[in-house]
Amino acid sequence: MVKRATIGDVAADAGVSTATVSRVLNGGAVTEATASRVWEAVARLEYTPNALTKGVFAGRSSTIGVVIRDLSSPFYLDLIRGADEVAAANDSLVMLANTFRRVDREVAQVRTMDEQRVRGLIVTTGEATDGRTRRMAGNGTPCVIVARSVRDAPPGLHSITLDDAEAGRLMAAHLAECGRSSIGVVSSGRRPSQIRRTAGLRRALADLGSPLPEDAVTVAESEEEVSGAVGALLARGHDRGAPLDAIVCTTGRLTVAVHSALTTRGIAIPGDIAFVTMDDFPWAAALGITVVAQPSYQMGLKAAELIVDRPGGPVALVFAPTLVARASCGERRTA
Amino acid sequence: MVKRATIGDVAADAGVSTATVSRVLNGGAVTEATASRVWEAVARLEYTPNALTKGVFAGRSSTIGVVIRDLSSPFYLDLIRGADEVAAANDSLVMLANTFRRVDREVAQVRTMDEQRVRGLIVTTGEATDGRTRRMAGNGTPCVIVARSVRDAPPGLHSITLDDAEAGRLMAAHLAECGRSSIGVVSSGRRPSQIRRTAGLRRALADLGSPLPEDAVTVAESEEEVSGAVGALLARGHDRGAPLDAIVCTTGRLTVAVHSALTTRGIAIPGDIAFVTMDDFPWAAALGITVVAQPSYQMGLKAAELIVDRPGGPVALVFAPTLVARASCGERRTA
DNA sequence: GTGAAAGCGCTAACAC
DNA sequence: GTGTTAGCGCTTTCAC
Repeated sequence: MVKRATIGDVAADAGVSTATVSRVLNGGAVTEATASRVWEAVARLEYTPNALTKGVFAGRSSTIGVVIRDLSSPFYLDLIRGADEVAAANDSLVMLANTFRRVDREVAQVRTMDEQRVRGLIVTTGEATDGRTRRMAGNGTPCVIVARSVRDAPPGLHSITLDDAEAGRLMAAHLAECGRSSIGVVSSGRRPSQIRRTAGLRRALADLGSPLPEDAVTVAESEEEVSGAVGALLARGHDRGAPLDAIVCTTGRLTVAVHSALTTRGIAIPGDIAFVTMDDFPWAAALGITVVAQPSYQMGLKAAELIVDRPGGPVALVFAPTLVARASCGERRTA
Repeated sequence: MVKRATIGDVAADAGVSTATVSRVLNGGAVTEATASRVWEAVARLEYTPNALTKGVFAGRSSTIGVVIRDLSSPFYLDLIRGADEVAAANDSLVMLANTFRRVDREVAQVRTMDEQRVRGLIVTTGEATDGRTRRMAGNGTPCVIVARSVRDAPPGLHSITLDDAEAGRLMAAHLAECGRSSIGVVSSGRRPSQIRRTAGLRRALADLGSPLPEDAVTVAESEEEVSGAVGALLARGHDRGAPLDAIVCTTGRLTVAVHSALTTRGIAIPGDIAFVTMDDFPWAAALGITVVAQPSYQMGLKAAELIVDRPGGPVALVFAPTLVARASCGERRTA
């Protein structure tokens, strides 16, 4: 195994001190002649500086940490791409961890990020890591919480959320325009964002004059539970004497599952039932599925910028969702 | 900004030396009494060890680097998930970079990974980084090249590839079974894996008695070029007096584009034309699209294991593709 | 403009 | 079992 050249080796090869090599590498005051001797030595020895050591000295690494709840969601993929874009523009990298929706891994991974002394951390996870991120912010490591708002945020602890209530309202308004009034909702659980989307939908529907029955919202934690949940929704609508004419899914993660729960039952979209879900995805256009999209790429970009720019106080950014109307809710009837 | 506690602070607080603290933290021989005093100090001071410093001492970090050509491909996502799984099992993390298919970024990112002294590197990129990965392997940083085979690999430089020719053969055989004989191919370019898939397809087709005309293969570098490419294919088949009855796409990246190029022309799948593509994806089942799948998760797992296990020589792993038959090529006619 | 030397936070010999 | 000491590879005063 070939030992790597150190700055000392370069210095020796160029006949200068390590301090001078460091100056050449990081842009200090040096003669052209010395500089070129150093660069030659760098090339000759194939010297690659050790970012770890730099990080020790600086007190932190240059890497941006990202902890993702569920890499399979298209929302998160775009978020990462946004963050990666900013990282690359700053000669930096993204350090990624996927929690697979498990709280124990979430906690361990945020700790590991802290141990790695990341320059800043983007987390899409829940409350379990709240204490740690607060402390990190206090230690000078900016943290950006995505999809969860933060109460009493200290300086350096930022949040980026979607206007979830508005997302619900957008869905309600579109369904009303398309003449749908008996709606069933598939939600993925008790996360605040899910609650807020459902609440926004409920409120808008009530304002529109067709309030949502209590039992018209069902929870499916995993893809496996979706088919049962959809079945229950359908049955309840039937029992109530108001057969469902629309299904709303409040999480992009379950879109495939809800869609196939419908189609495998032979239900036509939008003929029998309208369908609207969260988060745009590559196949949505081909399938004609109407969605409420989050600007996920922009959110990742902004999150990383908060880390790079280090604004003084806590920043709470709320992004607006947009409705992408396609065919899955039928024709709009109003102008 | 609250200064972080160092190992020295912990030592002072517990009334021991830094060496003892280090032993407690990393499992050396210490009295129970001392150990608990140290742990109390750790908790009281909220001490989080600095992985950067550890890495300096060890000569390398514990992080696994992954450089991805194109994060939007489902293949790569699963690959990352596999690598992440192994990393997590080793108290480690994945450091990710996305090249956006740009060679300059590719080179810069591999260098940055080297600077970060990653424990090992998984790269899905092309030849441009070949020199660097060879050197890294020589320096004791195992590198795993995914989707590109490596000539004369030195120890520590591994490769993981798909049996691309077999992927092509699988497609040819399936289309033959479904009675399709006039085939057009959309490929994404000159990458070796693309070449090998097309060659495998061509050979199998010839063996089957329906050789592929030279001009039945077209290249689309980007999604934008796909529609034109498909149009050309269709026209050539027509001119040749053998209208296409099947389209093969040799890259998962262009699946959406090829599919929509077909459907927007009003072409029915499989009624008018059969369609088979690479890489399984969440919507494939719902859309009934037949694919040749790569075991991408397994490939990511194996890649990371090569890094963690550090086998002596160079290892070259070839994975077998599998055909996932759905509706898009019509019914099989043979038994 | 350049070098000597101290030190970032930690680990690993080596004594005791 | 525990402390002392010497580094890991680099940056940064402070002299010259």
